[in-house]
Amino acid sequence: MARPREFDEDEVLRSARKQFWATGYAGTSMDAIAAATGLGKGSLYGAFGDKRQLFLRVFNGYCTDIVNAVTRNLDGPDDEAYERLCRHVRSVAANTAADTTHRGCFLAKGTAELSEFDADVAAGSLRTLDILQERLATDIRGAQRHGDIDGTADPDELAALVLAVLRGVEALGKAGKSKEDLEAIAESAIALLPK
Amino acid sequence: MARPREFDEDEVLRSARKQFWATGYAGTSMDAIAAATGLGKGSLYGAFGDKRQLFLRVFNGYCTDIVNAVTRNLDGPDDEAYERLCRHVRSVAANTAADTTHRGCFLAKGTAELSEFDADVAAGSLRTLDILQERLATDIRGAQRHGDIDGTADPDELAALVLAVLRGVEALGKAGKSKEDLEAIAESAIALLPK
DNA sequence: GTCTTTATTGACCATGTAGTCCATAACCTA
DNA sequence: TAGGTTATGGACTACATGGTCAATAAAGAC
Repeated sequence: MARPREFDEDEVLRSARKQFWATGYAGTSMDAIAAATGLGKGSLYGAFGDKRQLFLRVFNGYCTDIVNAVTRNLDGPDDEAYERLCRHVRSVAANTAADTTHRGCFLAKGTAELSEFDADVAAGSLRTLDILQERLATDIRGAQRHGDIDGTADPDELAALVLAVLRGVEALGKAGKSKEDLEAIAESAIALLPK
Repeated sequence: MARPREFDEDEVLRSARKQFWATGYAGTSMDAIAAATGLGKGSLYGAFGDKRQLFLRVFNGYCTDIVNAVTRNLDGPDDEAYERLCRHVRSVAANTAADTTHRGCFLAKGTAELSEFDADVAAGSLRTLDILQERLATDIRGAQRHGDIDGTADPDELAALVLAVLRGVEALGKAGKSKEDLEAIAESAIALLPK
C-alpha cells in the first residue's frame, strides 16, 4: 500500500479559500497557497491538479456551504415561514454590516472576476443563485399558505426580487455602505412585501 | 518647447478600461495594456505613472461616466419623475440582460477585486454609489411632490432600496440570470413601490 | 524484510512581470 | 539653425510565476 497523506484535505481547502478570497484568482500565486496551507508545491499539485482546478474545488465548496447555511435558515414549518424570511433578510444585512474589513462574499468576488471567461465558475455561480432563489420561493410559499404574505403574489418573482435585494446588500456592503443604511434597506424590503 | 504626445489620452484610457474590465487588475499585465493601447511602455509609464495609478484613472473615469449617465436618465421635471424612475429601473435590467457576454459592471468588478485593500478604490466606489443613491432620492422626491409615490415614505430609504435592487440585478446578470428573470425583478420592484 | 505504491520536499525551468533606461525623434523658441 | 524639452520605442533587469521532477520517505501486503 501507499504512503498516506499527512494533511487534512478540508483544512487545506479552508486555507486556500482564505487566500483566494483575499487576493482573488489572478492575484494569488501558488507559492502563496503553498505558504498558507503549509504544503509543498509537489503535494499541492499532486493532490489538486493545477491552480484552476484547486480554485474550482474551493469555489464550489464555498457555494455548497452557502446553500447549506441558507437552507438551514429558511427550512421549517409554514407558521414560522414569514418570520424566517424576515430574520434571514435582516441577518444578511447584519452580517454584511459586521464585515468591517469588507472582505465581502467569495461567491460574488469569484463570479465578478472569472464568470465571464470560465464556464465552470459561471455555471457554479448561476446554479448556486438558482438554488438560493428556490429556497426563498419555498419559504415564501409557506408564508403564503399561512396567510402572512399575499397569496396572489407570484412566489418565484417575489423570491427573485428578494434575492436581488440580498445580492445588492452584499454589493453595497462591499463598497462600504454603513450598517444603518444596510439595515434600513433590509427593513424597507420587508415592509414592502405584499401582505 | 517639448515634443507633443502622439496619442489621445482619452482613447488610451478607453482601451485600458476595456483591458482592465476584461481581465481585472491583477490579471492584466502592463504589456497587455501596451498592446491594447498601442503605446510603448515608456510612454505608458511616462504618462500615467505606474500600473495602480493608471488603474485608478480608469476606474475613476468609469465612475464619472456612470454618474453622468444616471444623472441624465433621472434629471427632469416632477411630473415625469415617476416615469423616469421606472424607465431607469427597466433600462438597467434590459441593459444587463443585453450583456450576453456577461462582462458586467466595471465598478462592481473593480470594487470586488480591490476595495478591501485599496483605500482609493474603496473611496471611489462608495462615493459613486452615494451619488447614485442621491440621484434616485432626488427623483423620488420629485415623484412624491407630483403625487406618484407615497409622500409619507422616506425618499432616502426608498432610494437605498432601489439602489440595492439595481446592484442586485447587476450581480444576478453577471452570474447569468435570464433576461426574463431580470426584467421580472425590475417589474416587481416597480410594482411594490408605495403609491 | 522486501516490494509496490503514493506522498513529500524543494531545487529547478521556462516564461511572464512591473518597471527602468537610453538613444532617438519631434516640436517650439530664440 | 541651434538648443531646450519632452515623447517614443523597445531592449533590458531583477524578480515572480505556474508547473515539473527526481530523490527520498512512509505505509501495508506478502
